Amino acid sequence: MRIGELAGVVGVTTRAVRHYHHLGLLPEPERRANGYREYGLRHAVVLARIRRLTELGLGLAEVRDVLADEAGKDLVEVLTELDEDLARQEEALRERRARLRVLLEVEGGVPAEGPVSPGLAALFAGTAHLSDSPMAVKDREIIAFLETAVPEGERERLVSSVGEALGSPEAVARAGEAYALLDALAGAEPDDPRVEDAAVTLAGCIPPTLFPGTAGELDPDDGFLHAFYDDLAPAQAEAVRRALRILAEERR
Amino acid sequence: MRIGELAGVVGVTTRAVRHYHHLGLLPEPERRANGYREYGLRHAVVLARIRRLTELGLGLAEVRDVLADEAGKDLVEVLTELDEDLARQEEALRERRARLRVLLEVEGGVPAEGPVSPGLAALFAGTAHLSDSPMAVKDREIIAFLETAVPEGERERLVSSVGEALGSPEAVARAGEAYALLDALAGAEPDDPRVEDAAVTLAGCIPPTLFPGTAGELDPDDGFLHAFYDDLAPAQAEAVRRALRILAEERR
DNA sequence: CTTGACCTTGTCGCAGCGTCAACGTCTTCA
DNA sequence: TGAAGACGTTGACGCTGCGACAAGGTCAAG
Repeated sequence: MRIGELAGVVGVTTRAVRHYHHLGLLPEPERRANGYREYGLRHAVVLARIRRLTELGLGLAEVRDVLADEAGKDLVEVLTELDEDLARQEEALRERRARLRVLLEVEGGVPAEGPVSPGLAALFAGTAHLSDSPMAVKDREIIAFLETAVPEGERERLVSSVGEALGSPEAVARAGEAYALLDALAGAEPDDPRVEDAAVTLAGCIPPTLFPGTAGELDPDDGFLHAFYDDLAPAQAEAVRRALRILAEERR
Repeated sequence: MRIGELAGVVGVTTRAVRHYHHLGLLPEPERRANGYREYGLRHAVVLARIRRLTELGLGLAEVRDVLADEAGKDLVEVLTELDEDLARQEEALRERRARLRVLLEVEGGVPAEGPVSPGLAALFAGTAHLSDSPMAVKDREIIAFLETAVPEGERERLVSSVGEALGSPEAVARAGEAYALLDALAGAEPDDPRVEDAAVTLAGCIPPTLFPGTAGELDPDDGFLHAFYDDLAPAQAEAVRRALRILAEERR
């Protein structure tokens, strides 16, 4: 048999056969005078075993180990391990599929912020009519970001806090007001008189559960906080700072 | 923010961030005087979106497409496609796990021929006591090979045919006799008088269903058949040839 | 002044082959 | 007899999503 015949009869490609030679899985056969490989039954038998093993999901390195150990005993070990591995993969797949399905089933489709948890997606759907406000859009982006950024265990709390701020029509109305006031500060100076009003309104929108510690004590060296303020216009940043200070006062 | 902070807050590695820059997923930020990248909130937001998308199982190329299309509409398409893809993967995983479990549960463990179908494994377990016979071992190898080699639809028929040959204690006894006769021919000449006996006994072991066509008309140019005969001692090969001829005669 | 924790660019490595490239060999058909 | 077409040969790059080096530069603290 030449390589194409061998490959054909076992159902793999010639490239794969040569690859197995290269890795030492399949012994190199004799060569004909013209350099062609001349295969025998032995090779077909081994190649078929390789194929069966790889179809089960073994890596080629594991296949080599199995083929090397004449004993069939080691194979059981490898397969048991493999089964555990596959179980993990299956679990991971199932989780992803579950998240996907939830995403696709949420009414309103997938929000523009990209895929977020179903809880957030529902809340965002409630503020869809505010998409004319740059601040509202930015806020949704930041919330979506926070959900990714906070440690796993905090997510539930975060979502429920956001639910307090955006969960009811009244809350959304209040938030819309705050967004509008902040939008209006886009080109203003930090000492603009409207800053105070915006800060108070904003403070009224932020649920106390959002910051479990004292909001006034947020680490002033935190690079992310800097980036956050830098991203806002100066007067807007000032309003946010003052709002947080108001919250810290209230908490005492 | 510097790169380490950004990566830390979003929960990826700095290496990944640079990789995303390289692929154009994440815009390169301004540089400080010392060459360090200086990130803002925008980058954190985008990076978090990238992470959410990759966690769902999207490839980076798809992530790029999604980020490029501002519309959230395309995302739904991509996700739907992805879901179908994941469904296929899950199916494949389930199948493999099922095969694995069957293999591990078959009594006698996994046969030395490597993983075969449960049907064959059971049959092989019945001939385990013949492992002293080189011919019996070889036969099992070849049968295992054939199961891999024949097209999908033929497997069932193959296994049931083998079941006729090795499925009952009486059948196994007859097969053992044929193996012994063939083993005895290992060093003999093709005109050895024992060849005839071996051929007749062997012919009695091969169920007529094994070759659905006429066995005598097997393609004589078939490279695999050559390899098969070449693998046997000359007298053994002669016995097999005669056995097949006997079967072809009977069939008329 | 040194240490240690950051940052920079660049390259190789991983799994399992697919896919050229550039060439030799063998058969077959006009 | 010559050319086409279907085989074979070795070798090298490509793909995915980064991890893990190398070989440095930068900066704050002890």
